[in-house]
Amino acid sequence: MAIKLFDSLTRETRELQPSQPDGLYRFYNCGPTVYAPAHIGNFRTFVINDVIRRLLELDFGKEKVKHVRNLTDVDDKTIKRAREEGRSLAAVTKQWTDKFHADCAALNCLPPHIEPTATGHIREQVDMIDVLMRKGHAYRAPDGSVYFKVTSFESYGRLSRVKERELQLGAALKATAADADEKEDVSDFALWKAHKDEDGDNAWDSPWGRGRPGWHIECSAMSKKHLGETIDLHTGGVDLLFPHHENEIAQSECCNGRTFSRHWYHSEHLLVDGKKMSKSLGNLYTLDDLTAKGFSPMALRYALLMGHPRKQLNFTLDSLHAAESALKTLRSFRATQKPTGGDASVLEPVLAALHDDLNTPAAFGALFSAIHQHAAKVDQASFDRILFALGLKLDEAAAPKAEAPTAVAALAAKRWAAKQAKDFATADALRKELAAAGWSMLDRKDGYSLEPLKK
RNA sequence: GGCGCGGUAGCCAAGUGGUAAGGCCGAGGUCUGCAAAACCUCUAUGCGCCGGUUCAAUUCCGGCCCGCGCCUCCA
Repeated sequence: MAIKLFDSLTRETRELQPSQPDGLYRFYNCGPTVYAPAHIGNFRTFVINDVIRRLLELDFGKEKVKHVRNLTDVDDKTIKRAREEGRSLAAVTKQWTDKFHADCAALNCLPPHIEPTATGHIREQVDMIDVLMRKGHAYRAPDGSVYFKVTSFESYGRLSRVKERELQLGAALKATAADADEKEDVSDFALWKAHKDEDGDNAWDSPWGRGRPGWHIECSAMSKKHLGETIDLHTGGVDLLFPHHENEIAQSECCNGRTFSRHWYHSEHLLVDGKKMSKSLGNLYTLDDLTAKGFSPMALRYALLMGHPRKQLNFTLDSLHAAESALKTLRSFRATQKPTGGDASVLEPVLAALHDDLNTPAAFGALFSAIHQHAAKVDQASFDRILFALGLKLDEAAAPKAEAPTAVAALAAKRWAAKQAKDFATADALRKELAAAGWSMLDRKDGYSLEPLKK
């Protein structure tokens, strides 16, 4: 089955195919800036990309996919954070890289094959800027910064269809851009940023003086190093469309003289309470915020996949409740299925939906239809294949069971004794007492357990 | 101002020129003393509003209203 994905550049839904003789599929996914915990909006993008990775593995073979996702570990934000905390840049980025990895693991995202860092690829970036300088696509400003000359690349604006707009916005931009005075044109962007006092020790030598790389160049340099000059798929959130990806195309194609990426895919934003998340609105959640409320990471993953990846998804705590319940249904369904010997075709529509431009909500629809209408034909092996594609783990939720207070435990013991003695009137009365105390008693044949009452 | 996206049941959310997937919640039921769990059934004559095209529109076209995103660091 061919994987079809919308291509932001051609605005068509196109098939994914490896382009080179080695049959390797080259996949680059723009990663996070590691200066704080990633929020659930970031994770929507990473979870969606994880499903792409999984589909590629399923279709092309595990060894035929090379997935690269970078870590931006030097930029204004990381440097600022380090300065505020009086720590080294490396200490700050290490802390948040570790946290990012832990969160990704909790969300069952497959680790990329290579996770390059900007600071680990200064040489490659400098080399690339050097080529751009020599080819006349870049210039050194009086302060020692190097800028990419946007007018030197005629296709600039093709991805974001932004060309005309630039002129109109020129005046406004000029007034706000910090480096407006240094640039020849407001649309030009930094390849190399000359060292400033607030950068501290975070500077490297270059032919143009000490400084640090601009943000966009890292992806161009790192994808070239690890995947080659032309890659098969480049992805990220919509906000990266402009200027980040537009700039990457300009740099890479001017430097290498060939197509940078054959396919572009952008996932839409997660909204919280109908708005884009932001600290100022106070609607920004991290994974930890949600687990602290008792939700499982898997429920978040499920909730993030409930909407079509190319449509804004409005996240609410209610959607997390729905996700937990749906997961529970899938979990108990799987437990009752035979290991093998079913009819795998029953679940084909699920994979078909995923292959059709990553239609995750339709995939869930097909999944539930299948297990309700053809339950007897589904076996665990084919079911697990679907779970793999979606990246769902159905292990029992690891939420630690709350310990009942001794008074409650005593009531429960009393009720169990009454029940054993078939004194149901007393048993029922005690159940009510337990409920009043906020606890629910779950009977089994051979014993019982206590759970805090759900609100 | 420019570019783009969306408005489908209480909530979330697919989808199609021929009469609305699925999840959650809710209701009823089966099964267990009760409860819980599990399973089964039910839940939009309707798809923002107004026109148009058509034998037929939620689906195409036009207008309008509302919401959101990008254009500046941003997944």
